[in-house]
Amino acid sequence: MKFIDKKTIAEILVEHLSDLRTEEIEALLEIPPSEIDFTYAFPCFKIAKLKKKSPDIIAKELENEVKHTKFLVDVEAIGPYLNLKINPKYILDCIFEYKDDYGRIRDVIEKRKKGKLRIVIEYPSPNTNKPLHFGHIRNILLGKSLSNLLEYKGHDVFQVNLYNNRGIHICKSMLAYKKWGNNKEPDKKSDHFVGDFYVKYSEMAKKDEHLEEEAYKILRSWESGDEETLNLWKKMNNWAIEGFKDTFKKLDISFDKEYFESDLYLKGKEIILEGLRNNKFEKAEDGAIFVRLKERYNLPDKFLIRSDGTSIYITQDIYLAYKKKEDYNYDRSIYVVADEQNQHFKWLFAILDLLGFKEDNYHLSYGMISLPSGKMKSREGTVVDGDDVIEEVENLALIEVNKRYPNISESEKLRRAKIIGLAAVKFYILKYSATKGFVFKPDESISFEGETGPYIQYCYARIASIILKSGIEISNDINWDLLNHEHELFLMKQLAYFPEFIDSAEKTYNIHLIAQYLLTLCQVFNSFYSSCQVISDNRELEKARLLLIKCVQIVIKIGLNILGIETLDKM
RNA sequence: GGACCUAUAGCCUAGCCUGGAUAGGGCGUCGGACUUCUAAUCCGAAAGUCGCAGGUUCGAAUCCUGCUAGGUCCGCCA
Repeated sequence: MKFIDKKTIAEILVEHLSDLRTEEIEALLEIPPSEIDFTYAFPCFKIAKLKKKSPDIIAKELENEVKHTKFLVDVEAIGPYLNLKINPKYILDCIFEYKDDYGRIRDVIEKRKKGKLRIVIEYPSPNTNKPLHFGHIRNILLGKSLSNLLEYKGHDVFQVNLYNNRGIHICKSMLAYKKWGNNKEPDKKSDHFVGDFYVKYSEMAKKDEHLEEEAYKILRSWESGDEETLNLWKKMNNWAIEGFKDTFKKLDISFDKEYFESDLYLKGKEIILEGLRNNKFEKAEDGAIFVRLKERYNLPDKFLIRSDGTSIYITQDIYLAYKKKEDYNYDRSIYVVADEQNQHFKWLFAILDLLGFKEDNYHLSYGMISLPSGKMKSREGTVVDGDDVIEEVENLALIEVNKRYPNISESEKLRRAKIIGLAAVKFYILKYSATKGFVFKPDESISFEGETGPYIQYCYARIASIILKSGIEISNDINWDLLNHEHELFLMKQLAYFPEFIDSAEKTYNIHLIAQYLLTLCQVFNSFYSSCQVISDNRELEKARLLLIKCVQIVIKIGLNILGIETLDKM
């Protein structure tokens, strides 16, 4: 099976371009603007400089030199560009033969083992005093889809979660429960129940400044191991975590390992003291230990151990890095955390580097979600609740399903609404590049039209519907000359690019590239759909078009799988 | 005061790493397409000083410098 991509093209061109290496040519190759009916374009500016010749002339020379083959069916110079067209037969053949492996076809064909990594990815690491908000949803979707992508590309991925289950914020919820909870058991989703007490604390603390002192009293009694305090702490933490598990299940995430701050927060001190002995760190006059990072890392100094000898938050993260290495012997460790902690991770990685822990750490940072009224504040209850968003969007989807299919069973309506609603939320978040923060407008944010998850699902369902109705067995033994409509050619061209988008997303951790690719593919498909009838009296044409749309469906499915979005045959 | 991120039509956004063909999409607006495989769709139109000013280059949304605006961080909090 012949597979043709940029690399293949570069290998052909390098024969005629002695000044450049294959990899350089591959990097230069671009996808031409859509109106140009070629698969790839080689811009001749660089080579023109080297040869001190006009790029137009070089393109023309190449046009004459590069031979047409059954793979490379057309080569044409247009101005300074050499445009190349690959035979669409080989694109569809590859997809049809390799099916779900098409997105990683080069790896499969070359039986690639090299470059496979053991990767630990940590997310969403919530605090256990309040329910997950919309920011956590973004975190979870990024973490999950990146895990899917890396797994798809053959890496060993270990998903881990860290519960931030101790500290003053936890004690505040505990205090409120003690004072106003009447030993009540949860009468709602249990993480929300816990969160209510956090909000209650904040309300009451505004009026009563002694509350804070009381909360610290609980913290001290927790630290001294007071049994009553520990019991309450365990009870409330379990409620929070039980609630999270529900949400995790809805979003289809699970973890290879869960770490708890309460097990870690005292650890790491040894590492710091060792660093102090090795003169990596310094001791302040009052006994606190800190590190100077200005000169070597251009970062502010950072304290690591308090003057009373207790650990600071970052100390446990230092410990956890070693711990993960021990647990998983990873090649790379990824932290999915919002961009407000950018500096924290610069500190962490710098300190680890200083300690000689030369591992490949990566902070996958993403922009925070705010509301039209400003930043979300869980203390004040001005948050968009994760569970609420999911529920709301499922309800909206149910209304749409009802409108279109009033006669199907209620359970089927609910099933579809769930899948469509989740697709809407997931795609809405994943189509944007992660670095940008965004404003969540509750009333108008989630839609089912335009650049949305349901739009992609709709394409998939349309294809399923045609295939079902046709009933002809799909094969790649077709008359290839029949696929010559403008929209057909454009569609096949889009399909050719998919593995390269997967590679690019994997290399840069830019999940949104996959969503953006799917949008383009589906837009092209819908154009095709509206001008090319598949089911036809011309059985040869029908067979050819069936293969084409089957290939589109395969690619949509791979892409949506990575994004964690389910498909529907009917919607 | 210092560090980082962001700025692209009324609104949202891709492209920026690695400079290259007329800056792609979507929402909204206006006009059109369902007796034909699902109209959650498609076709067309109007709408852009790519924040501003310099610089590098044959060529800048993309690279460099300065500035402006917004966000985040700079704690012996987590």
